[in-house]
Amino acid sequence: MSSPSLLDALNPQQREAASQVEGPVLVLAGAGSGKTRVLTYRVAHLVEELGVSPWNIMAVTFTNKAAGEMRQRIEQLVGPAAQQLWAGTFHSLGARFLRYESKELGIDGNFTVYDEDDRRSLMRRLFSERDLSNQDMDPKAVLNQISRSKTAMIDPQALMEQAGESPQKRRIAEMYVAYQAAMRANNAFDFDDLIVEPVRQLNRSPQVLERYQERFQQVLIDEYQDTNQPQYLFSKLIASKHRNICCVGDDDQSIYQFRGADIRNILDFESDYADARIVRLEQNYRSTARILAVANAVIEHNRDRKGKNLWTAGDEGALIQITECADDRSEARRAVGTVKNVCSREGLSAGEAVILYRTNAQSRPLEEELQRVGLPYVIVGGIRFYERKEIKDLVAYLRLVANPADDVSFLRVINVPKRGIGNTTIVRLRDFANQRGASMREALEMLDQVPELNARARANLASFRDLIRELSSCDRSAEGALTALAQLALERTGYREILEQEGTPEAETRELNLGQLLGRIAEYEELTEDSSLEGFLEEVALMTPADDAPDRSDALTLMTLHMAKGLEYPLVVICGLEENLFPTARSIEESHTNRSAIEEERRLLYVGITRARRFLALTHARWRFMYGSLQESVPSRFLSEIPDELTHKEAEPERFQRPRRQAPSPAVVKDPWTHIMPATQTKPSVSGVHYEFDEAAARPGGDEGHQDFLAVGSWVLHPNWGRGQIVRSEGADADTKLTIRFSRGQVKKVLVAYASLEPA
DNA sequence: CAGCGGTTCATTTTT
DNA sequence: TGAACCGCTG
Repeated sequence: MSSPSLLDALNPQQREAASQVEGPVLVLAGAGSGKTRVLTYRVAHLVEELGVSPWNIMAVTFTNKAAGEMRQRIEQLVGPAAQQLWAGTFHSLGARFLRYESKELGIDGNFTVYDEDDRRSLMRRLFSERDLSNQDMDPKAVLNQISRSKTAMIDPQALMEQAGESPQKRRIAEMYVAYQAAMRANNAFDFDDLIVEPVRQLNRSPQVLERYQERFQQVLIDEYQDTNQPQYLFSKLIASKHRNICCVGDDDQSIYQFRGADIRNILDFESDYADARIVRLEQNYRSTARILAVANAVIEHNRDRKGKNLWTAGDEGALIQITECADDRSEARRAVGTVKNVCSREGLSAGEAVILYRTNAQSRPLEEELQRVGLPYVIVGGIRFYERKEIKDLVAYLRLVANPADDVSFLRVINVPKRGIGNTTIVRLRDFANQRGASMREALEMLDQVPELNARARANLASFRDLIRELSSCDRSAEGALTALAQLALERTGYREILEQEGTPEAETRELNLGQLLGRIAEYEELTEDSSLEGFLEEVALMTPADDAPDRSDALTLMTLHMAKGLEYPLVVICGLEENLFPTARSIEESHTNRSAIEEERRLLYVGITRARRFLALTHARWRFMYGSLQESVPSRFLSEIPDELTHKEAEPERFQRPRRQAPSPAVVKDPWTHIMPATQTKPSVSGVHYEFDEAAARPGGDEGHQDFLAVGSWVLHPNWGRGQIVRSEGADADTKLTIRFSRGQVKKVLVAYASLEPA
């Protein structure tokens, strides 16, 4: 350390990680230990102080947004050269690789990226062509197996060989063969292909490999614990000439093993690179000592870990609040109440708080509560913008223009909006295409030769053909051409007209969404150097939910624990710490044969806990509304792993749910992009701040007079079915119809007038 | 061909 | 609870 350096701003371990630019480095970075800082400083140091060109650096980040931020940071240092930094997610880098090298590799560079939805519809087509029904084989299981095979770098032929004599396995392998053939025919790649294909091509083509190896003097990988085998191979291949590879990760935060992330990538780093340097970042700059102690106490129960102990020089901080709630609705009240209380007491804005949960479904009671008290909120993830039906429909038209071989998009839009082309017609066209080995689009152009079509079908198909021709012949080079194309599609397909005629609030929302899509296309065209339809479609396909989230707001954030990776908030509330929910029932089941299932859940909790800077609250409910009925819950085993002296515990008195009101009126138009409730809609809060015991709700059937015992939540005795709990009540007096969940698990509907129920 | 109603089944998590 | 799938009818 002679002259002052950028790196002086780092602590010694961070500095070592950032400055060690020769040879392989593994940075084991505990939560909140300044991992992102190290990565950014490392790149800055390389470029600014060691004179490495951004062109020679590859940086793999977890979101495209993170890549953009890194690029921006470098841009401040070295100017426009920063654009040459090869940065992005594995998937976006893989897609770019395939496009750049398309000529070399003999593929069509205008390929389409298929998401889960597209894969499913492709699989449905394959099933239908083989007259298979969902009963014969589970399409989801087939798709799963295909994905797992790809992640294990097993191609269709290899899977077939593995299947041996098992007819079951052979059938799945056959579908894999067909699937992959269809993908090629459609000129499409799925998410797995985007990594696996580049790896295959790099292995196959020494010249291409050498070009990449030569170029990338420095390779950086973030969130290394979540990489899978192909991703590992991709980076290893590219880095293997200069061997300057820096992987940053935390085995304790590995939460994507369920989808093939391979923890061996981190655990075996030293054996893969004998000369690897391992740097541990264990000083935490984020959380209070108590929060950290909770995190450490929990994660210590895992056996499969490298082991490290986070410490902080910071304050002890507040006790962790653990609240036992009567049911999921009061849990929502408590969680929101905690946010309001802590924020007002500590002078935080609601934007500095987050509520985390295990499953997306859990957002519902929280949303209802937030709408009730009028607190603005944002949901990150969930139903994403580009997954909305109307958006996917319009995007499918655009895809079809960019990639005429894309049958999945073709089939999606051939009768959307309705233009009188029914299933029989579609099947006839499809069979014709299959016979000719042609795409649907090509078949459509040979309409006259398609047999068995009646005049009406023929005419409808002809006008669809003309529509597609018109859209395809648009000049796409002019400025604003993409926006114009999308606009044209919206008009000429009649999509906008249909929505206008419908006039329902839902249709209105869809129109708004489509308007927003046009806005995004325009924005893309304006901000992107060489904008193209293909470029836009790729961006759409590879956008991560985090990329899509709003930057900053005063609104409370809601998201799943998975989405919270890499983020931090002064106040964190984690809901639903119950057995069978967190950890999930499935992980518990799996744990009987395999301990690691629970361990991944525990890591997920660890990730959640370590998001918190100052305040942490955990909640669980005794009863939870799930699968349409109330289920009793037991506190999560994880709660018992937290030392009492770190916590402050509260428990709500018994309380039953009233029947659910129907969903809050959709009258308030939510911003379709962010789900933010407009602040102007905020009503003064009625409750949710204080922990009031709701008397009326606690008195079962209080308002109904004599038949108190027939309220929702009550237990009753049925002459045939035995003991059961009322989960739903419809109608009044003698017409009252009850839904009862009996102890043996059956759910029955009974009429009070006939059922002769007794209190249990 | 389209729309309706009835039934079934499921919830991890997501690039 | 609800989405999604299936089969029937007009």
